[in-house]
Amino acid sequence: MGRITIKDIARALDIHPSTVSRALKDHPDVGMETKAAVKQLALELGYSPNQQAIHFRHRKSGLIGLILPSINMFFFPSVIQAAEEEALRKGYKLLVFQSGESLEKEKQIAQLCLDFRLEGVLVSLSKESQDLGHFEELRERDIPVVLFDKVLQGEQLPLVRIGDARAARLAVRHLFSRGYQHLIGLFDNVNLDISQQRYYGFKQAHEQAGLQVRNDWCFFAEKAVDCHKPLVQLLDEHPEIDGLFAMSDELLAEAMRVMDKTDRSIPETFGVVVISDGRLPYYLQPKVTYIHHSGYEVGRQATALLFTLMKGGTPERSTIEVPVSLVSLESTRRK
Amino acid sequence: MGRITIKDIARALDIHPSTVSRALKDHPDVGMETKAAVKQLALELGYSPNQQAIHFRHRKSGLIGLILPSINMFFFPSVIQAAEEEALRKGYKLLVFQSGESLEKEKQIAQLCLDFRLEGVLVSLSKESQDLGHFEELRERDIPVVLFDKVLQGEQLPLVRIGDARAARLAVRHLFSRGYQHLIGLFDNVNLDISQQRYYGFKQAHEQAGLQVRNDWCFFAEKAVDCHKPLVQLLDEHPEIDGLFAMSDELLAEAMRVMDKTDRSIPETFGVVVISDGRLPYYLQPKVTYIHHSGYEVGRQATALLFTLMKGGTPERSTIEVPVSLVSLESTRRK
DNA sequence: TTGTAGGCGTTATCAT
DNA sequence: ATGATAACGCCTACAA
Repeated sequence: MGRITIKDIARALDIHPSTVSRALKDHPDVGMETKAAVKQLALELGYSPNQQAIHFRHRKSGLIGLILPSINMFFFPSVIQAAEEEALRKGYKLLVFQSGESLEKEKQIAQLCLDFRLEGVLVSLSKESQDLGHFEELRERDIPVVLFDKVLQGEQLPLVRIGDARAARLAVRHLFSRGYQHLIGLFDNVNLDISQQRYYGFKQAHEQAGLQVRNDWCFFAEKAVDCHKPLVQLLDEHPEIDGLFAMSDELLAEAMRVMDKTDRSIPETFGVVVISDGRLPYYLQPKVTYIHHSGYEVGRQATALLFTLMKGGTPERSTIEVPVSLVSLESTRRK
Repeated sequence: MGRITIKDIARALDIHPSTVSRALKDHPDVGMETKAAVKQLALELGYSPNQQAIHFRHRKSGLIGLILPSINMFFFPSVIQAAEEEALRKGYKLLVFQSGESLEKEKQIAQLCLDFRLEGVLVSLSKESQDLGHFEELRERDIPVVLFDKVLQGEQLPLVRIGDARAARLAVRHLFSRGYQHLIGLFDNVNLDISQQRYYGFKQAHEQAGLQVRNDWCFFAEKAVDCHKPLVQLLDEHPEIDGLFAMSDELLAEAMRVMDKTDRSIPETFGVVVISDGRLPYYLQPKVTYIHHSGYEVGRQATALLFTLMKGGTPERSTIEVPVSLVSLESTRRK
């Protein structure tokens, strides 16, 4: 047997479905007795409205989408957590997608979002995505899109991010202030705007301190593991190197693996700072000083902004910068 | 302007919507020219079928649900990853929910799954869930439910898990084999079946080795941090303790924080083994020997089983045990 | 106060 | 080969 519908109740009570519909939602002009009867029967039969039908009728879906490049263990889990909580609070459900860092797949997913009438979409871009046409199309169909974290600068889409350059500046300045001066910089894929921004901050901090960035000490890694060998070599060839900045937890993990095998010792002769969600730094030995970049907060704000847009309370263009803070731990605590 | 529909195409071509529908899906008895005309216009107008309507018509939704107690950083991210991949491969979309370890919320979510006509649901239970009535109801409505990881034994629902007792036995035997004999056991919430199973394995291994489990050295922690103080005290009061088994990454992280501050040294005078997804053990110092418990594999198999059930290829009752393996690292490598 | 009709977009089943 | 009709479950003018 299928589920109980409004029609079933109507039939049983020998009244019209529309009356049942109205009774169920306390429509003002509906008889007390009918209302009571309907409600009671609904309860007895365990009626619950078919949301699919309701949404179809209203040309809504009650769904929002979250498109991620892929699910790592450090940052995106908190984003999912925050987005799901916010969504449910507003009576929405969250669909999670992975583009697998592929533009093609990202486009397919965008199309899916259209076909399923998602009411809003949160996106952290794949590294292949330099053009946002597929998301512009969503916006044209009145489906708001909010970019976060992996974003593209200067596009027409609202976005939520940290002050990436600022975060990197903070990190590097902290290293300088503790006397580490010859720094390696580890960055994610070179196409990503956040890589560029953080590199820019890295550079700025150098200039402001009257120091030169050594570009040959900077890596833009496709995958974290790719920086392993270059790091080993670099540390070997340049004894003067005494510090490292990593723009993400993944890169830090890799770097620390390398550091384990060198004779440099942290923090005595080598300083380390990372931009992190704030978990990994505590697991490592020594605990690593980090710029806190909360995935939860980014996710929360991005989702909140999305709902604002969905309600038509349109700033239609806007950028939110989630604040960051320095947490100084052992990796830069030198005497 | 809304989206292009079949009707728009029909009107433009002055034919009937049903013909358009047929033409679009290459129905055999549709004129060559009409078919061509329809397809071309569809392309020009950028028509794409409204999935919501299609699913409504078919009383399907194209959605499966994944209900988690809450999203941590170690295990569930890989589960989400696997489930999303499998779902998309089969043309389904994945909804992610968090019960927040609350039975009440879990019930609400189960109801949501009904109301939205989800076609299948994967569940890792909250610690409050001792009764599965709310999921039985789903099954009665022909919505398959597969439990994984945090499951309840002996219920009528299909489930995917590792051999929990076996995993714990492996871990403890390994400790014994390296000469660590006086072990602490760290377990998650006492209500969870996996806690019980892993405790059981912990105990079995002791018995098989002719040793006594010290129940006062076993903790069932509500939250990982809760075992901090007891651990400190225990290590302090009982110098003979020379090893520790943690049933999860979270517990291990906490334990290692404590170990940092003691004078025991790993692996020389103290051995550690954990059941883990295989990431954290490499970040810690020294690297921790673990029983590999792959979230990705559990998620993949659970989703695959779900789809089998959804297709009606019903074993309707079944249990899958995902194999585990021992990865021996530094924390048990004593001379 | 309640019933009637029409439609959200699509398709299965008739009939033509 | 195509058109007409009805239905999925619900809602909302409008009519009575």
